[in-house]
Amino acid sequence: MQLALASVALGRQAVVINADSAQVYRDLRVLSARPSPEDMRGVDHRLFGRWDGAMACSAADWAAAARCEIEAAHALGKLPVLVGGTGLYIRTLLDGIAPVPAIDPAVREIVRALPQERRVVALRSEDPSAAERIAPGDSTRTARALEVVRSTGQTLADWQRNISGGIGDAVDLRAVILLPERSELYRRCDLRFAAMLQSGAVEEVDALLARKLDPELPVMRAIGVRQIAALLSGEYLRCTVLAEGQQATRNYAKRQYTWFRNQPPPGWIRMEEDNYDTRALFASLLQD
RNA sequence: GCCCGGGUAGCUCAGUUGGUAGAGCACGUGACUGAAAAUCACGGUGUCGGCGGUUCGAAUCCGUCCCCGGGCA
Repeated sequence: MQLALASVALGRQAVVINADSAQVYRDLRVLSARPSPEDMRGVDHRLFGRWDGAMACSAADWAAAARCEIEAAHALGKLPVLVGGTGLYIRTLLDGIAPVPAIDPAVREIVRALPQERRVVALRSEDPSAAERIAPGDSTRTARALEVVRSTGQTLADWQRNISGGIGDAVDLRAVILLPERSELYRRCDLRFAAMLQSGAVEEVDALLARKLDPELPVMRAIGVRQIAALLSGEYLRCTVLAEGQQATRNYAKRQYTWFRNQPPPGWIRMEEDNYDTRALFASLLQD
């Protein structure tokens, strides 16, 4: 956590707030690469391992919690430092999100149990404009549009006309996006997954599986969980787990890259050099 | 040395009766509004092992050489 260190060095006490959708889960200390106590160096870290894996932490859930942590930090005169790679979380915090009420669990269960082709057919009659807009293969968005219209009686587009809750206008935000050189990024992905396998990821997944949670839960879909589960059941060799886990990490890194290169506002600094000075970077970020 | 099987995209492999190639994955680019470490969309991938030959035309047929498996000596 070089970032927190740098801000402390500037003389103002910081609170590091996690903005990563996997580090949020208690069950994934190793596999989510959660910072260790040594990494934290006594600096406050919030929203790391806050959710039990049995719960799904939605973007809005996280944003609400992050809002609280930011307010608390401000109340104490501390500097909140958001760190993490989940673009949707950060967007939800800053820009807000459509105030769709909680989905009726029965509706959700039915929609998610439907095969994708059936969902598409249903959506075409229940929310034709969404069916038009969403790629027929996009199961997540098809299911979301369908559950919203069924559970609330209004279409997702109707709800999305009224986005609310963002704090972007109320805070003085300084953002920097790290875009490392691709082959170096992939090399580090490979090293990272190999290191996880060496340092407790297998035991972690073993413990997670013992909980017998719903396999659809986000915690069960973190990179490496499926592969290590296959190792534990004897279906995979260790070398297969390594290769697939590394591949999945690289694929994920590429998706993040695309998001952060294109989605955030043009004003956010994009750091493409690999050898930057963290202190200098923070110092320039925090200048008035 | 002989007998089989095989050499086609970065990888694993399809390729009908000869008409100069296509899937998955990888890779690249992009999308992304309550599961986002998720879910998708689009796109090149190429001396078809080499060299000859037959043919209007060869990944495909013939010869030869090379390489990789397996078997027999």
